[in-house]
Amino acid sequence: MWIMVDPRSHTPMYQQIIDDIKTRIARGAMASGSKLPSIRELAMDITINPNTIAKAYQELEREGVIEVIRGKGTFVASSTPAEARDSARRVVRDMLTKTLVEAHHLGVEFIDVAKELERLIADWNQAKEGQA
Amino acid sequence: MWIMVDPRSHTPMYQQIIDDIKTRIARGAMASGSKLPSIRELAMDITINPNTIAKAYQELEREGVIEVIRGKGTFVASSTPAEARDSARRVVRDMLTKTLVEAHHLGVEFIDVAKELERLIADWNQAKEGQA
Amino acid sequence: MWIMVDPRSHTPMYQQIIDDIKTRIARGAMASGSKLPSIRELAMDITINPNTIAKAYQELEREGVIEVIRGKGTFVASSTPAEARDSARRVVRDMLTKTLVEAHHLGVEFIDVAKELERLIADWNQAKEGQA
Amino acid sequence: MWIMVDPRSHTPMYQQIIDDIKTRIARGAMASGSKLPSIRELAMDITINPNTIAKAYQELEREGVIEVIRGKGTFVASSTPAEARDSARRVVRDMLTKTLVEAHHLGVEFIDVAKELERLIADWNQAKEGQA
DNA sequence: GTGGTCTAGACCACT
DNA sequence: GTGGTCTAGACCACC
Repeated sequence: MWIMVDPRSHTPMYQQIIDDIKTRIARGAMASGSKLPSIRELAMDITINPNTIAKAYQELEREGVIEVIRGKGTFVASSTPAEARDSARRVVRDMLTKTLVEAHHLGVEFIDVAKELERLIADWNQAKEGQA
Repeated sequence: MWIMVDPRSHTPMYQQIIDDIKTRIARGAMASGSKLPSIRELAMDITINPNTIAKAYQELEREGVIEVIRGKGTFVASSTPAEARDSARRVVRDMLTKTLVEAHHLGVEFIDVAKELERLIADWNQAKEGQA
Repeated sequence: MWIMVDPRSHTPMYQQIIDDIKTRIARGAMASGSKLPSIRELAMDITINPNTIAKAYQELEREGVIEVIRGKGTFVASSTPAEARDSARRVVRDMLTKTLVEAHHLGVEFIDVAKELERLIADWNQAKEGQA
Repeated sequence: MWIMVDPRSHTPMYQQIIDDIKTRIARGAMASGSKLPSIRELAMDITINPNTIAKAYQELEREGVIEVIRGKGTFVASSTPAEARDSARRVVRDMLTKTLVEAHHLGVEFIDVAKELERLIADWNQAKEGQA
C-alpha cells in the first residue's frame, strides 16, 4: 500500500494513516472484507515505526472501520457500526459549520461553498461508477 | 463574554477560544470594530490563565481576524478577504472532502450532507438578518 | 503637519512619529533650523495623546536630530551630532546585514538587493535636486 | 550552540534567538535538513527558560525557516522561496529605505552605504565558498 | 488601563 | 527522547 505520510505535518502520523485508510474505503478503493497489509509489512513500506501503524489500526478498530481477526489479519469492516448512527448527523453538521466559519474569514461566499460541495459529490460518484 | 472551554478536550483551550471567536464574528454576533474583552477580563470570566487567552488573541491577530491597538485593547478587524483568494478555495475544498469522508463512514448519504449544508446557510443568513 | 500614524501597527506610535520626522529631514523636506509644530498643535492635527508626541520629541532631541529652545519652540538641528560619528558605520552595517539575512530567507538574490539600493539612492538624489 | 542573547536589550530574547538562527542559516552555517539543538538542550546552554526557546522555534516554523518533526526534533527547512516573491521585494526595499534614512542622520554618505553593501555581499559569498 | 515578555515548574501527546 | 500546552505570578512598555 502506498500511503503517503508527511512527518512535517502537524497532524500526527498515526492520524494521517487513519485518515488515508478511511478515505480509501469511503472512495470505494477498498471494499468490505478486503484485507489490509499487516502492521510490519506497512511499516516497512513507508519506513515508519510499527508502533505508529499499530496505533492507527487500533483506533480504526475502535471506530469499527476495520476488524482484526487473530491469526488471519485485519480486514475492512462490513458496514457502519450501529451506535454511531445517532451522533452521525451532529458530527457532519459540526464539520460543515466549521467549514462555513472558515469560509467567511477567508472571504469565500457561502453559495460557492455549496457549489463546491455539489461538484465534489458529483466527482466522487463518477469515480465510484468507474470502479464498478 | 460567555465562551465555553472544555479543558479535557483534545483540542487545546487556546484553539477552542480561537474557534469560538471566529465563529461569533462569522455569525455576525460581533461586528467589525467592536471591542473584545480584555485579556485579564476574559481570563477572569472563564477562570483560565491570562497567558492562554493572550496566545489565542495573538493567533487571531496573526490571522488578521482581530486588531490590537496598544494600550487601548483588541478589536474585530474590518473583514480582510486578503489577497489569498486562491488558497482560500483549496482550504474550503479540503474541509468539505474530509466532511464527505466522515459522512460516508457514519452512513450519512451525500445528498443529506448537501441538504444539511443548505439548511445551515439558510439559518445563518436568517440569523444575520435578525441582527440587522 | 500631515504625519500618518497607524495605531494598529506593532511599532509604537511615538516611534512612528520619530521615523516619520527623521525621514522628512533626511529627504530634505525639512531644512536645518526650520520649526517643527508644537506638541499641542501636532497632537490636535493627528488626534493623538500629547504625551505620545512629547515622548517622540524627547527622543529626537536625545538623538540630536532636533533642538528645543525654551519659549521659542523646537527646530531641526543643524547637523549630525559629533559623538555618533564613531558608531555610524556599525549601525549601517548591521542594518544592511539584517537586510541580507531577510533577503536570503525570502529568496531574493543579493545582486538584486544591491541593484535595488542603487535605484533607491538614484531616486532620492533626484528628488532632492527637484527641491533645490 | 553558542547563541548570545542580551536580556537587557529592548528586542525580546525570543526575537534575538530568531534573528540569530535566521542569520546562521542565511550565512550557510546551518545547511538544509540539519538538526537544531532541542529546546531543552538549548535552554540549558544559554541558561534561558525553555518556553522562550519554544516561542522562538514556533515563530521560525511559522515563517517556514525550520520544520518540526514530532518526537524527532526540529530541522532547518529546505529553502522555501515561497510564492510570495512580490511582497519579498517590498520588504527588502523598505529595509533599505530605513537604512538610508538612518545613514543620512548619522552622516554616512549614500555612496559609502552602497560600497558597504557590496563589501558585505563579497564577504558573505566568500565565507560560503569556504564552507563548501 | 492595555497587551507583551519571561520564569518556574507541571503534565501530556507523539515517535 | 521530542515538542506542545497550561498555570501562577512577575515585570515592562505603551497610551
